[in-house]
Amino acid sequence: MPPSIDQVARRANVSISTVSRVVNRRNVVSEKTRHRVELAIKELGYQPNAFARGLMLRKSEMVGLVLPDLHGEFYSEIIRGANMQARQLGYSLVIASARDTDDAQSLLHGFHGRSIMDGLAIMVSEVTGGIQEVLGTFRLPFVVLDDDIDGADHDSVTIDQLGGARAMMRHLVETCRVSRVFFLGGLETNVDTIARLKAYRQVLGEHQVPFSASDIYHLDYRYETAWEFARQHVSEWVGERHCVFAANDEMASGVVDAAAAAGVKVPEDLAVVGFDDTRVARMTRPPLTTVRVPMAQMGAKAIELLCSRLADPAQPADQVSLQPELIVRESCGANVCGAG
Amino acid sequence: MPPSIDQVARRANVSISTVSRVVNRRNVVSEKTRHRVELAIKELGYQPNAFARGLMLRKSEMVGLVLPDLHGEFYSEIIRGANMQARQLGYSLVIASARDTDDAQSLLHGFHGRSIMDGLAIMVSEVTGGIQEVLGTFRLPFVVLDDDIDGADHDSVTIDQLGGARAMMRHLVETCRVSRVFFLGGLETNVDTIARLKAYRQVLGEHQVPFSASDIYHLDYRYETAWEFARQHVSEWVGERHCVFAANDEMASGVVDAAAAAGVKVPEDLAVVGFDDTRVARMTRPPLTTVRVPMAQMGAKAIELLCSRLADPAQPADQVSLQPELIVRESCGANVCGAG
DNA sequence: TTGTAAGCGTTATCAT
DNA sequence: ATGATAACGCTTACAA
Repeated sequence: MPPSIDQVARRANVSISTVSRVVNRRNVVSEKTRHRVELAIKELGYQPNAFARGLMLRKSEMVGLVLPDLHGEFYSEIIRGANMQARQLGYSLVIASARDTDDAQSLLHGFHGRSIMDGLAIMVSEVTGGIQEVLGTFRLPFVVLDDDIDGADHDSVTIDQLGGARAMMRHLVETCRVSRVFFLGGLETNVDTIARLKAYRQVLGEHQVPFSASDIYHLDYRYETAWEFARQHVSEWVGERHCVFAANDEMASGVVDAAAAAGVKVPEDLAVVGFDDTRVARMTRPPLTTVRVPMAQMGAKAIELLCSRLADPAQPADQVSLQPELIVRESCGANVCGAG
Repeated sequence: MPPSIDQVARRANVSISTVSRVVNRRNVVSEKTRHRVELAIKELGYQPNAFARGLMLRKSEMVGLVLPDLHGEFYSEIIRGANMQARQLGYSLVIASARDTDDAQSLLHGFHGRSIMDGLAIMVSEVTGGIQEVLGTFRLPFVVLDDDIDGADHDSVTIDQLGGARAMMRHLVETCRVSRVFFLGGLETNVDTIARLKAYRQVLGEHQVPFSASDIYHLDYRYETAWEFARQHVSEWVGERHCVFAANDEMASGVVDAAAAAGVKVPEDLAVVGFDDTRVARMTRPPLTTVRVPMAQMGAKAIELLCSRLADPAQPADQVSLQPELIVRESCGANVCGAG
């Protein structure tokens, strides 16, 4: 049984209020008694009971991060950013993620119920509807990540997917002066793929670069799938200033490796670009030109917003959009084409 | 202000003890009053205050996971496994990781101090000494991950690094019948590199395969470094039944890519194998033969041990060793050599 | 079966 | 500057 405040008080010959004052550095305590109390604290190894403290203060200095999944670099980077920011602000981070068996709703509900957290950062992107209602019943302050809910009046942090994809497409068209671009997306229902494809259509349209429905493919974001697919199609793709725009780095890497295996040189015979700037982008030869999605920053920003709301619950909802960054490496041939 | 137990009591015309009994399903409550209480609970949306509860029960149903870093697949997989197991057992997971500025000691100390957690799972592998003392002062139950502290009597879960590396080396020698193996390690001080190098020496010695100090290199576990290094040395490495044993998949992948760039065929001209079985092992062409380190399982096992100790604090310390698994793919040439 | 009341370890308000 | 004492919301003997 750890020592409690009144054991400290007894040992230092003071009242518990004085001990509390010393611990919390509130009010004034005379130099002499403070020393006595601090000595007693050290001798006993006293640490305030967090439950009792929370009961009085109604806060735990803990925030929760709810994610749909924990697989892969994307989520791990969000966690990393969130953790850093939380620590910086004096909070601890509690992770929650659905298991195979249970849906996001019950996860959220359960997590919210225990409610020892001061607030929640919730990622809803992959989640099937019904979230709005659950969020409506929330008593805890929360911020939403990667939100695509319009008109909601809660804090949120999103990433400008369209802007990032447009930056890439414009680089391809304006700097690399590509004559034809093949789009390699994830599933057609994926929100990110939709945004990236939209940019593809927009920018090619704006620059009168012709493309047809048969230039657009939908795979599943996986390296292996892209590799196999590229093995079969890479010979059709080869051409003067031709380029493959893959919707993520894994697929882009698969295409590059398949091209190499087929004797197709990247970027000379075929340019290839990716998206996300995950670790694999730098582990592909040639290194991938891609778009850096600030994942860690998104996690950090979410926690920052949340904690700032905890500090001032009345402030108006803050919707932050994070800007991706075009990363030009070698796979697009920008250096080779010499146009930039 | 959320409703408290006595608001429920008032509304249901019972005492607070009865409400408590209904909530905790302890003792017996008559069917009639139970219904009344449950109705009141639903109407008010009552949820027991976790702090008050913890104050009485002295537990929060939360466990902490302390990691030296959050970068990369290794830690993210540990978190994933730990999270899954924690949820399974009805616990929430709190993450803690040092930031650049602070050392593991202060991290542990701070994290332990807040002590709203019921117990801690602590990874100490990368940590500079002094941990033993800190651990000695712990009041919370804890389990240590990837422990190399001998004779300690706390719960721990480790990975049989030596066994895994020996399995790989034996595969190379016995199945692939290599005539020479180059070792590409991380820093000389890294505990994993040390274990893997030990296996290298042991197995080659046991099978009278000659090797010299100049066959052993120490890099830094990074793809880029290995790629650049291999670019300079790959021509020296080529040879009948020669093989590069890299201490992790990233470096192995770098070697493979550099070999390809130099026109050296893997595995025909030079076999290459890795370690860890991270995502990159399957994203290298040819896919890497490697050793799967059960990272998620380690996280899960740690939480399992911890919770089992929480349930029965008196049980003897449990030291679990997890077995890595040899994964034979194509980069070792086992299929080509036809010896297995 | 249900109610009363005594803690649990804090912080906060008020006297002194 | 310090000390009583009343919350905070809950669980749990013990009593009825």
